[in-house]
Amino acid sequence: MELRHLHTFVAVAEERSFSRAATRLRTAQSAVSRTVQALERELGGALFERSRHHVELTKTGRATLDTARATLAAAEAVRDAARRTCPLPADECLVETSDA
Amino acid sequence: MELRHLHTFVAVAEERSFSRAATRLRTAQSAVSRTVQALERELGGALFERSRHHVELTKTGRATLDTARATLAAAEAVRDAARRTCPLPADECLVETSDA
DNA sequence: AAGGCTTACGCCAACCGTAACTATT
DNA sequence: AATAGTTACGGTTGGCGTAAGCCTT
Repeated sequence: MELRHLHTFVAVAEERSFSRAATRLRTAQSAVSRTVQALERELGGALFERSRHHVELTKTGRATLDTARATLAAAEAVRDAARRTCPLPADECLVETSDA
Repeated sequence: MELRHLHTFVAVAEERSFSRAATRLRTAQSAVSRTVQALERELGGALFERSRHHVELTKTGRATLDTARATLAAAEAVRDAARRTCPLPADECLVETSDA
C-alpha cells in the first residue's frame, strides 16, 4: 500500500466516477482503474461496486474511506512539520539543519 | 512521498544507523541511503546528521519523526478497517462485498 | 585498516498512456 | 450508439542489489 493508492481511492470515492477522478488527478482512466484494483487486491476486498447503476462504495469502501483520508492528512502533516522546521527553498537545509 | 520512504526513515531514526536499518528492513544499505536522500530532497531539509560522531536526527528529523510514525499507524488503520469489514482470505470479498 | 554511508551500474519490476474491448443505459 | 470501466501492449521510469569509492574512527 502506498499513498498514491489512497489518493486515487479517495478521488474516486469523492467523484463517484473513475473518469472524473482521472481528470482531477490529471492522469488516464486506465491508470485509476488499475490503481484501485491493486489496492483492492492488497486489502482483500472490493472498494467499489461498479455494476448496477453507477460507481458506489462497498461496505469495505465506506469503512476504509475515513482512515484513508486520515492517512493522507497525516502525510501532509509530515510535510508541514518539515517545512516548519526548515522553511528554506532547499540547499542550506539540505546540507545541514543540525540541532539546537 | 510514499509510505515506503517513511518506513525507512523511521527505521533509521530508531536504529540510529543506516546499516542496522537495512538489516531490519531486509534490504541493502544503499537502498536505505537512497530512500532517505529522496525523502530529504522532497521535504527540502536534511533528516539526519551523518558526519560528526554517528548518525543522529537533525532538528527537522526530530520534528518529522512523530508525524511519520502517525502516518504509518494511520496506514495500518486502513488495513485494519478493511480487514474488519472483509475478514475473508480473498475472493468472495473481491467479487462483491456490497452494501447493507 | 575497518566499518559505514554514498555513488555507479546494470537489471528487473511497476506505472503510465494509447488503444482496443466490453458492458451498461 | 454512446458513455464508462477494463484489459492489452509498448515504452519509460524508478527501485534494488552488487560493487567500488570515500570518509571517519
